[in-house]
Amino acid sequence: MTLKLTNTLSRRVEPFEPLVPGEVSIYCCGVTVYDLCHLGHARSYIAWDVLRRYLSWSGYRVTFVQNYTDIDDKILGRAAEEGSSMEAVSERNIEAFVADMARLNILPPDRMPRATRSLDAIRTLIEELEAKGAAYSADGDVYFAVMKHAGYGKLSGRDLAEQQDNAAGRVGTEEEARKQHPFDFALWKGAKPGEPSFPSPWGPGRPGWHIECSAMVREELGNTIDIHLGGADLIFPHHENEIAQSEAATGQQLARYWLHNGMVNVGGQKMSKSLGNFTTIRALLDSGVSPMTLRLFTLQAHYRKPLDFTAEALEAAATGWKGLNAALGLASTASAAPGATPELAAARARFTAAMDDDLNTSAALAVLFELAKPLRALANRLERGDTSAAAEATSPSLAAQGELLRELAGVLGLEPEAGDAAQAATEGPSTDEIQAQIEARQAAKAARNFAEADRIRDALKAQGIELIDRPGGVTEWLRN
RNA sequence: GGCGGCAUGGCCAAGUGGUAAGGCAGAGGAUUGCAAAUCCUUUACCCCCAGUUCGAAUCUGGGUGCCGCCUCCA
Repeated sequence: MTLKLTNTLSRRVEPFEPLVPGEVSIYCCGVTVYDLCHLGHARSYIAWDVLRRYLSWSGYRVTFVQNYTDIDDKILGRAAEEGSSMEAVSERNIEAFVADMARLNILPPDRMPRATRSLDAIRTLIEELEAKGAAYSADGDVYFAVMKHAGYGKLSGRDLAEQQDNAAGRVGTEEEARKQHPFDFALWKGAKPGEPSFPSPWGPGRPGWHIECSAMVREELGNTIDIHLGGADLIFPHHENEIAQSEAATGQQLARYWLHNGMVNVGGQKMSKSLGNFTTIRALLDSGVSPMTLRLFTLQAHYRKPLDFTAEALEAAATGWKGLNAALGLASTASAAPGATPELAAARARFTAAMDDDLNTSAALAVLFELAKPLRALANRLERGDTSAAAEATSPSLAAQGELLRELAGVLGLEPEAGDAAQAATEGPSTDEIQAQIEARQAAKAARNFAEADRIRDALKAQGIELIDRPGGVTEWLRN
């Protein structure tokens, strides 16, 4: 069985075949760096990270390019607001982006081009479009003429003739008046007084949003790439325009497969910066939600479907991850085991079949949970000091199961976490104080003064210390 | 108005013709002084109507509800 992916271009699930056997070129639309990233970005980049990991695991050599849009109106607006510069805003947010992605265990792209560093490629592309009659300039701006490009609308299923009437309501601004067709879009924007600008044959200005991606794709990966990624909200106009520009210039297909992820919703509405209903990645992680919990949360749904973000769903993911993590923790200590049993081979096959089916991570996770179940149970028995469990843990078949679990979890980017006990240990009561309290509680219990024993337990809990009574009168504790 | 998508148990979510994966929550049991934690067991006929079929959550037609895009957006 081979990988099948939903191609937005055909609106169908198609078998994936790269242009060059064994190699895959991928371009992923990155972020406009005017602010911190939120959970919508996390969902998107986690999904594509899994695609990338799965392709690599399947034996492909993957080249993954993702851009930074580091010049646009919002960055300029932010810079003006805080009295800094475009560069300062961009640099700060790029740094934050890199850190956030790393925390989520998202592999860094092979190359991360920036619009401001790709100006030669951008200007060249615009000149080519002008030479071919696909672009026209007006008052220092340069626009792409959608009417000149047969096939405009093929990605988003729009028909120019029908759409013109609907767009008519928006005509009226100064810019609209300069356009030959309402759907024409800026390739180059002339600079207004005081704005940062770059020189060009059309006067000082800056590139439009869409052209940078077309230019960077070509510069980094060539005229035709295998896979182009992005959020569903980019289908129109961004990706539609990218196709128009690139294909008008090169005469070749821009991308063979277009993949789009569904939005993250809050209360049934799309999470977005403009609506203000967003939670940033770092705010969520800093609030104590583990990166792997967030990963598990997003991977439990199919990447194309909308994902509703709720506290309850996140909590369910956290509990689910706790169990998976326990199993992975045990698996990492198990010794290597040769050979796979028929059961393990079947589990591997089910995982692969799920992933081949348009990255069905939800079904793939079911395989992980099933593999994890006996390991988790054993891990917990070991933790209790069950001596017979120690012998079982060394069984070759269980070790092999653990190894498979770790391997498959790794394909989803799920890796065991040690927890942040060490970090938390600097807060709250000291180990000695806790130990003294536990002894006081033991004494109370021995005297059958359960009210006092419970009071001590509750008091410690209020300080973030949880007591765990083990068989044999042993009491352990955990910091929360 | 145009284009696209979705509707499965208390919640999240797989499943695209043969009698419903998985996670969370809940229930019962083990354990406990009682709890917590842990372990074991356990819980659905799939939005509505009409068709096709030996057989449909899965196909067709109609309806209802919800979401995204059409302006910056992952």
